[in-house]
Amino acid sequence: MKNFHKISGSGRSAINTREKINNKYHRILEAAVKVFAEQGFFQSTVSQIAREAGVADGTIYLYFKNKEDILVQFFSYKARQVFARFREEVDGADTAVDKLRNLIHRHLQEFQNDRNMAMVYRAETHQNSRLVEEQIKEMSKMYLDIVSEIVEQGQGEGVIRRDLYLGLVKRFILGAVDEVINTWLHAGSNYDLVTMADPLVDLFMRGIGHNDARDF
Amino acid sequence: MKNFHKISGSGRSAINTREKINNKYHRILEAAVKVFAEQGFFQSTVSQIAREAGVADGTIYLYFKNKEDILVQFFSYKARQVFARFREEVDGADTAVDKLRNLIHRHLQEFQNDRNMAMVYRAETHQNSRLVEEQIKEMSKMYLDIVSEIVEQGQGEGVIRRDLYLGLVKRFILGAVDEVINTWLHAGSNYDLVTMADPLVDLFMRGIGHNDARDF
Amino acid sequence: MKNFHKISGSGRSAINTREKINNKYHRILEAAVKVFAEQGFFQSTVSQIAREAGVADGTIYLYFKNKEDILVQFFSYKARQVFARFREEVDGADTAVDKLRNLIHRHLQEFQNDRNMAMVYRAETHQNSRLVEEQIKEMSKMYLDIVSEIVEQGQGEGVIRRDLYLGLVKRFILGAVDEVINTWLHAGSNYDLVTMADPLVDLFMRGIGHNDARDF
Amino acid sequence: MKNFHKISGSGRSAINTREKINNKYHRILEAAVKVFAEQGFFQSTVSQIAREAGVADGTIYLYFKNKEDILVQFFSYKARQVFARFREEVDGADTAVDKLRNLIHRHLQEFQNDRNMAMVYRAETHQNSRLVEEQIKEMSKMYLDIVSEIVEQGQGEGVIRRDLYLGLVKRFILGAVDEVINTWLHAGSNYDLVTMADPLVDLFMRGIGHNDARDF
DNA sequence: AATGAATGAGCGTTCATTCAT
DNA sequence: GATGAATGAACGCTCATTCAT
Repeated sequence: MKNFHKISGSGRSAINTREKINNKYHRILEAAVKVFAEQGFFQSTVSQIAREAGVADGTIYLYFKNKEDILVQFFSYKARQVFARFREEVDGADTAVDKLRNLIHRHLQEFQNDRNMAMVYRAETHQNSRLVEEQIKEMSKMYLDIVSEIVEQGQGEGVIRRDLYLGLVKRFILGAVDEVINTWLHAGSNYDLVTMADPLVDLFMRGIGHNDARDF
Repeated sequence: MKNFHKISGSGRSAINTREKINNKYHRILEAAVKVFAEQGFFQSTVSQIAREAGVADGTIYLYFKNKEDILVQFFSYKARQVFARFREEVDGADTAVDKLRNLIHRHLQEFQNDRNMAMVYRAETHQNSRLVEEQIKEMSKMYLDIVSEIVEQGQGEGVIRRDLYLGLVKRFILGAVDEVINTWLHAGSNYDLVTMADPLVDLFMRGIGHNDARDF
Repeated sequence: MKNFHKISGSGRSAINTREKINNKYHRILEAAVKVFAEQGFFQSTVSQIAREAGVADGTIYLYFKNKEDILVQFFSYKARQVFARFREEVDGADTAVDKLRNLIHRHLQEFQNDRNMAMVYRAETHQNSRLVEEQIKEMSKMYLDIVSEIVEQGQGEGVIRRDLYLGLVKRFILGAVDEVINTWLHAGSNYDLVTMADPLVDLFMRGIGHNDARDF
Repeated sequence: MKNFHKISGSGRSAINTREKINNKYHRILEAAVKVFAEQGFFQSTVSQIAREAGVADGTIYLYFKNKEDILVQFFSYKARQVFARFREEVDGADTAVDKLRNLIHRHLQEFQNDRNMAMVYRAETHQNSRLVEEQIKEMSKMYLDIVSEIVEQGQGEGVIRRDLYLGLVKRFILGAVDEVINTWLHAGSNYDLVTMADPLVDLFMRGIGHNDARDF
């Protein structure tokens, strides 16, 4: 398998070649993600992907081992990239609350920017028989670890309660964000998802209860 | 398609017949849900379901119009039943907080009791091309409406903040619960899910922030 | 995999069922052998076999695991049967020469009776990458062992030379017979193959040299 | 199709060009025969041949019309060459028996020297649907004619019986030699094939029967 | 001449569905 | 009602061949 993402050579023709290859590789990947987003992995056919990408069926197999490999590549390359950016975003803030806000903001932003990715990601993470078990576990862990760090930092800063079960808090946050995205996807993605970031952080921090009535 | 749940006749033999039929109907339904839970809808074959149910392949088609119809029946009968119980549970409490606690408790309880249902429900609600669009919308609405009612009651009682975007709060709660279940499913379901109910309600009400530091 | 050759049941309907199954199994097998004989294994398509057998493509897979399995079944059932008969034939004679004559006679007879089998057998035993390595080895050994026995008996009887390399003699005989069949197959099978038996035995026993000039 | 074996031009560069071309032509041919020998014609891919020859897939089509043409060229060039040498060998002896001995010796020698050729030859001559019908017929005839000549000469010399069916004798000899080669190929070619020549000739001339007991 | 990416026809195989028994 | 053998449409994938570079 060729690594299409290495930067190799510097002459004009080398660049052209690499770009052309990248183009086709990415064209197929994007086409596949679009088709998967619309119909789900199992109901998508290789022919549909080829048609969407504007290539012949056989061409798919020059870039991908098989149909499943497209999904694998998507997760190990595209989606992973997105998740990597989350960390940058978090590192660009100082306080725990700012970090959390940045994380969620960026999360919503990225998923809004690439709706197809969002749909495929959502479907695949909730599949019963996961085709990309490993990658998803990894990405999920990456996300949850970031949240853990933030929470722990916040506890050090004194802005986050210490009487929390961290394992639950992580899911509490990820789940809420995912569901907000899920709703947006199902609503037809016709509103600005990112505006949900601040209200969400507010809910995470303060909950829905009244200040004065803290004895549930 | 016959409706096997109408009560028809009243003589002994009629009852026997109906029960035998129901037996087979339910056996197939349970078998299907088990198979779907293990492999996902598209990777499950009708033969596998038949084998699991102990009937011939053709028998499936006496009770279900086609493979997809099994899923439809599952949602319109089995899962719907579960969701109907949520309301009872909520109605059995007085205060908003008790209602919320009951709801979540029951939610976790039901999904813990029927892991296969939980898996199929989860997968289907996150599928890109939903085979059971309508039912899921309906059930989702049912759930979200209950939460809305609770929140509004809580606001009336003065225990829940009034400065909330209700649409977001509903997703915030549903999403967190779903993710907790999701985690449980993936962890192999080897711990008691229901114990998560109280900590979850606590998080919903108070958030993760410190009382004293309410200025994020 | 069902064993279609067990004798099971004795009621009329049981026999009918078994026969019908046998019919279809054998119809496919015969059709396949015919198609393989005409075009070779790799150039034959499953669709052609199905058409020749008068069944749907999918029906093939009710009786055979895959295309290759048809060949395997052919060898492990049909061809093996033929070779088993060789032994009976040999056992039905007393002297070594009679045994050899019977063997070759029967060999030519069987292959003449089933030209398709003859062609598939010939092609498969000379394939570079054998799909049925084991069976062929077994059948070949069976044949060569019979020849060995005959030769050894003949040596005991004093009618066969003792200064022979047995390993070579076996091939010498098998090869000559095979080539005679090969010629017959290529000539269009338009003459009586069996008449070659006696002249062949004569050649095996006396060679082509003159009695008087035994000093080559 | 160009004939690469014509001598064209006489300048230095023309020779170089021709040799380079010949080089590549032969490299591909040898590579193909090797691959065919290992996997059989239909299971070999053009890509495998190209890789084995160290050229690009497309290059094959500069020297051969298509995949089948490689086989045709192999027979019309390579194998034919071998068979042509048989005649020389036979012409180099005087008596019929010497001629036969030389023929068989050379036959075994050539096939031992080029095992790949031996395998492809064997497979192709026993294929049901012959891709190289004509060439094989021709080569086979060439061989059988030589044998015929030898036998007839031997009859003239009085060392070979006159009461023989020549058509059968030719197959008798060719078949035995082929089978000896066949055995050697399957045994892994780990012994000296040529040592079989003399024992074979002995068997052809004297048969396996006892001198004294010539009344079978 | 040489390359190898691209093509698309063609094949083996699966499986939802039907229907004769 | 119950069966399961039979069907054939549909799909993933391969690979001989072409052609722009």
